[in-house]
Amino acid sequence: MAQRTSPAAEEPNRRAELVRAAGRLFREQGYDATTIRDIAAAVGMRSGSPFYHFKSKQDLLKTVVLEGMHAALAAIEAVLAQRLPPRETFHALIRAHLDTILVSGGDFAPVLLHEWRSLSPESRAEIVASKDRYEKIWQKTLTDLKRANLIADDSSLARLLIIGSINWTAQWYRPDGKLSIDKLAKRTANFFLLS
Amino acid sequence: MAQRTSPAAEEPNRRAELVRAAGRLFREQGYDATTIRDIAAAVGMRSGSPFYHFKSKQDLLKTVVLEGMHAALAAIEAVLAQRLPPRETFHALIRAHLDTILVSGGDFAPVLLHEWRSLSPESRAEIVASKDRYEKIWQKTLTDLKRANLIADDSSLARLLIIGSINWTAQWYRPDGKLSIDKLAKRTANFFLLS
DNA sequence: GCCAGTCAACCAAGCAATTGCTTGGTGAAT
DNA sequence: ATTCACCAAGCAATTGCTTGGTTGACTGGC
Repeated sequence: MAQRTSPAAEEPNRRAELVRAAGRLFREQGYDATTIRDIAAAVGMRSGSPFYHFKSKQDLLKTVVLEGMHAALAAIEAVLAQRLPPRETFHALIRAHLDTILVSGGDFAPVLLHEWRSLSPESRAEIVASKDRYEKIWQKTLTDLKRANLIADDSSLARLLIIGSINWTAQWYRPDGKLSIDKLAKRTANFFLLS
Repeated sequence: MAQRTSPAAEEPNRRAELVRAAGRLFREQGYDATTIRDIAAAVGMRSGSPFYHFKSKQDLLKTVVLEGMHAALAAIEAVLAQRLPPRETFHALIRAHLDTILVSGGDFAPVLLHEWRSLSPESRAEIVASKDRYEKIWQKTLTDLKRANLIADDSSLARLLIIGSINWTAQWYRPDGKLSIDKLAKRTANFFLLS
């Protein structure tokens, strides 16, 4: 947990560079296919140096995924804080989720997606907590939508199908294509809403 | 009885056992995390023997994915051949897709999903052909549904969102849970259809 | 019925490369 | 002089894959 007592929480240092480089490489090549040497070289270090900042490769993966998950959670909680009407909340949630998944720098989501099994059980437990909160926010929004007759089904299956379709965009969306994330969010929201 | 004309296409031999075992292990542990020794042991061989049947580990992965992809394509083409009305075709397509993805023995889909990047470019090209045909079938069904006013949107985005949500079931569906694949297919179809 | 020959299918053993990670040191800043 | 952040070198284990043999089933010729 909180292991750093003196230097607060986040330093703008090489440690952060390692996390960013690792995130990118994990996404591009996968966890197993990425070597410590790759990550070290990406920030101009030698092969053994990352172990000064992280006690193992697993630890690096865990940091990448956890920091990303926290950022994602913060994003949709910021949406909730705006207290928009259901329809707009739905759209904003989709927009936030797409941003988290698709925008450059957000490498964590694909990594979390693909390398879930590479995580230790303890790391997974930490993530599940955030995931539960994430899902609760969505579920509540769906319930509000149903109450406003803007959606036909607010079951947890509906939530899984909706979030699933959005998560899947990571598989086919190309940032250099014609479809902007803005438009994608709008069209996706309309697709799921009635009328 | 044994009327194998040539040893060309499909023998019930050890080779098939290797493909099945590899598929299962690739899904459970990932491609990189699965060793040739794992696969060999799973069928009672020694570490070097699989290389009699496959020239490399990559070749094994390619076989797993390609055979699975062809089976999946065959499944939905069988649905098309039934010439059901749009609504029933839609339901049957979802059912077939879920079967391909979720049913035991169908390990290829999660593997294809996760280990796409581990494939050589040539292997990918072979798969893309099947994928294109797969998508065309879906797209045509969506167009028919729209014509019958059973769906609001038949754009390719709609197709991506629908297929995406179904593909994502592989991430959360548990065969030992309360929800049968039959029910899941039915409820999913109803979720996307109007009224 | 017998036996050399063939071939498919495997094993036993190991090689070369790669891997995560460790250890002892080093220059700069404090 | 101590600490921080890193390097240089390498170790032990694992990996995909190769090579040369071995076994059993099946031939064909006599």
